[in-house]
Amino acid sequence: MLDPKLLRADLDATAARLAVKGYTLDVARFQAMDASRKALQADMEALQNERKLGSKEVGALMKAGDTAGAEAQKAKMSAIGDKLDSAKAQFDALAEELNQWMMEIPNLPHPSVPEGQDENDNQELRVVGTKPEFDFEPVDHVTLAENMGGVDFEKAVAVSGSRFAVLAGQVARLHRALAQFMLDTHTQEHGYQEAYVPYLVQSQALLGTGQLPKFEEDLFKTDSDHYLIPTAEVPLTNLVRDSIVEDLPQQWVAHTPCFRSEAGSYGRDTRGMFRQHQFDKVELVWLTRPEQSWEALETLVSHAEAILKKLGLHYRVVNLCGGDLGFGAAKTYDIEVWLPGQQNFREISSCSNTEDFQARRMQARTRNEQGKPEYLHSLNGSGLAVGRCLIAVLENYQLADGRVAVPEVLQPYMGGLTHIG
RNA sequence: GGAGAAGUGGGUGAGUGGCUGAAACCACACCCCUGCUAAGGGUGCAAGCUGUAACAGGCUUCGAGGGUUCGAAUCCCUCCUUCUCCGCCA
Repeated sequence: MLDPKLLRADLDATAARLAVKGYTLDVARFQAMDASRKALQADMEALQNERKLGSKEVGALMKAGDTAGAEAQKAKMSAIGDKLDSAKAQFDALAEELNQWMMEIPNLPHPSVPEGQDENDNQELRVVGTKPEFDFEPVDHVTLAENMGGVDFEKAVAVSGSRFAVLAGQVARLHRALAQFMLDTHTQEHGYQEAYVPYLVQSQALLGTGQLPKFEEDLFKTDSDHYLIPTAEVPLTNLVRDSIVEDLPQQWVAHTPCFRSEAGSYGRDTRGMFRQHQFDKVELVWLTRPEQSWEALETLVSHAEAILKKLGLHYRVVNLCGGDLGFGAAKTYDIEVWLPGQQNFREISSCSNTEDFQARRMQARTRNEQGKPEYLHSLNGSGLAVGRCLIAVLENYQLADGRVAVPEVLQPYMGGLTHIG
């Protein structure tokens, strides 16, 4: 959520910044709502004050033995009470309307975010490594994994429908090895605290991180009013909701499945396991003091990159343009890995600083140097998407005979195996 | 799932209808005293909204939501959570 003060103090400038993100702020509507909010609040508070003082008067009159006076005063206060009830009802209704409207306004982009409409306008920052050379025609992960009996899409369809996969044998093991390797690297080399978190969360957690109220259609919901997490960012970031945290920064890592209904993306990436309703991800979350978050974003990206470097995968880092930025992000770096099966760079990690956008929704605060509470900053990034990383390893390490070499760093997690298939 | 107890400020914890936004203690900050250390004394210290040049002032908030009342942390109802005991269970 944006700082309401920003809207009151600098409405036009704020609208201009939101426009970079492709969001049109309804300036007139805000001004109208805020003006009546102010008037209603003043009315209501005046009545509350009148009642408070008048009610004390009742007590004083009774103590003085003036029963008749007290009764008369009671009657007067009763009338004030009725007026107050209606003033309060009006105020509450408007405050709720304003709040709902505010909850659907995206975060402001950082000044370093390039302008642009979509992913074509993203800014490539660096390309790391080189494309693997093959002296044969490389195939995609579907062909590779199916040929070694490591994936079965038909069985998955039979069990769960489209956009699910069943992994088997050494491919399933490689998938597990990747997650373990990532978790170990982040906890042992990058200073993260490992967490095991709930996969089912309540709506308020999703409101906190910004998936709700706007993006309900992307989520799976249970009939017990829980939602399946679309990312571990939700439970991890909400670890500090409704609290004042003084020991910052905190770095959390968790390996979880993620569930996305991907409404609106039918027809995209239908082949293979690139886009699934369920996938595993190792998620990194930072909670920082406000002045630390931009440096933390650079560090966070470097941690995600470290995994790709250790795996020897070719990738690039892009700075998302305004139009491609997510709802809560002030700035996002996507990491895209090279997939020989698609002859393309594809997203494998997304690292964002939300500044105080999520913190304000969660009421997550720290204390500044004067000891005053202020919203902390939250960041999140994939370190990495495990399923997509599996695809990358299979396709980049494929051999002419259909087998796949196991990257050296993964071999300890594979019982020393150097090849699968 | 059954029975009982409890939810108050950063923490512990008083408070059963107006004098309580809330005692006391701890933590924290500043000051004083004390030649280290330890200890002692004083002051301040919830948040949000509103308001002010800045103070002041006003309103809200004692798990959540309803209700009773002129007035609710305090009484009533519903819900949630935590703890203890029992049952069940990976």
